[in-house]
Amino acid sequence: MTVDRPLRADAARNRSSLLAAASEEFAAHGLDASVADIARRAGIGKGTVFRHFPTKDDLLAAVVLDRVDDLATLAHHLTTATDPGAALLEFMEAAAGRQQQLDLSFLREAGEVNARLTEARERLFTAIIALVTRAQQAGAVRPDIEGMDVILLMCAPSHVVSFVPSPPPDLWRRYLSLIFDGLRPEGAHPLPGPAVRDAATPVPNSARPGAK
Amino acid sequence: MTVDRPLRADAARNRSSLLAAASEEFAAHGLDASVADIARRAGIGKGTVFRHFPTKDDLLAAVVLDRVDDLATLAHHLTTATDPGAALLEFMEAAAGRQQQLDLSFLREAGEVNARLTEARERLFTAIIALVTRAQQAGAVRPDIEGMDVILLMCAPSHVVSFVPSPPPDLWRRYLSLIFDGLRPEGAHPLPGPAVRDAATPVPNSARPGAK
DNA sequence: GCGTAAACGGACCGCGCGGTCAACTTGTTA
DNA sequence: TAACAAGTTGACCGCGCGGTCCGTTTACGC
Repeated sequence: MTVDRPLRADAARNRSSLLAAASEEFAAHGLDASVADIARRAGIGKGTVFRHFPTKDDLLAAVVLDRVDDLATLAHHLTTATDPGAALLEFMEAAAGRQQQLDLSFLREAGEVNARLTEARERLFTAIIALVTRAQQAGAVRPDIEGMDVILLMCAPSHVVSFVPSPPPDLWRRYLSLIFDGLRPEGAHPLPGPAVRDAATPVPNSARPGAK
Repeated sequence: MTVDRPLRADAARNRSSLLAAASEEFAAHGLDASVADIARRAGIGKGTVFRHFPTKDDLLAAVVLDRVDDLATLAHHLTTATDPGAALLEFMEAAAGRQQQLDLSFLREAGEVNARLTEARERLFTAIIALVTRAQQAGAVRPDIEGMDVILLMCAPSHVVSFVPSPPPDLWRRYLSLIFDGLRPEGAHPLPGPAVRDAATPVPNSARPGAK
């Protein structure tokens, strides 16, 4: 393991503007944002990008790590909220809202390149499962769902909204409300089939359908 | 307008196997399935592909047209079903199930290249709106949603499922049930903000965020 | 059968991508 | 301030893509 000496001042500056640019560019153009565009937006040369991150995937992983870490922290805090139902809703709102269009596909794509990322993902997932369990115990959420269902559903609102031309910035809230109503116990109808067993480990690159 | 003389026998055969291959390849690899792969799967040369469809987008549009047309016909038939609530659910099942992973993004991508496609889309959308209205009048669906909501939500199940490694082939039914429960009147909570006004016209290519 | 237009196919083109490299600049430190 | 390691950069590489082109093959009307 390499000891990480402190970065030179300009390098640190470049690195952070690179991460910001990458975040925006990925959000705007999805996974096929080009490294050249990211570099241009960051105001640095393309070679510099690859000095900081050996691979485009590593850059993506760093961006995703920020988001996942942030969400995991929030989720963890919310596990001690007084109203478990409201806490789960608040978490889902945060997930849908802030990672607008930086959805699970990025987590899947970033894959296993980064050990810190998989650790953050695990923290996020266990916190979500705790949120769901507490919400169920409080009777705010139907008993026949599991944490993984919420994990899978939480980015559906922003995905759904991505189909409409110039969506009002809050449109995702509409679909989150609709989906959350489906999670409530009141109108629940029996679900067909079992829940998904273990989606905690994202697909390894080699086994994905569209693997390169 | 060119008069369409009948195709030569081999050409017709090639065209249909090309369409089949394209459908499978798009389903497997998404929008960036390569024309070369499609040609190989169809057992024809790459040049032949471009003889039948001047552009990759035109090929995509032809594939999407098939699906949309099929769905539109089904939706139209279901508008006369005896149980409007069950009819809407059946339609959403068909949409989620058969166009597994050939979702609205394809419709968006195929854009306006094909007049027949936009006509089929319009037929589909109006039929869906009718299904929703009938289901609401029957009290099977909450009154504060609109046809466009269903249009946007109907492909969410298969998208959500696409995140899990080797999903059981019926897993999408679980999420469709969940979402449909959210559409029922029983547990409905007020929705924030208005519905989306006019998403009937997909984004023109020039205005899309990830436009090429 | 035969002539011909229609259909075919694969070599080929230009492009933009992710990634490399060696010459150059700059922050740091003694 | 001098010297050097750390950092930067843009030209460059190989690749695979969508799309073209033209010599060849093939189905079909007579």
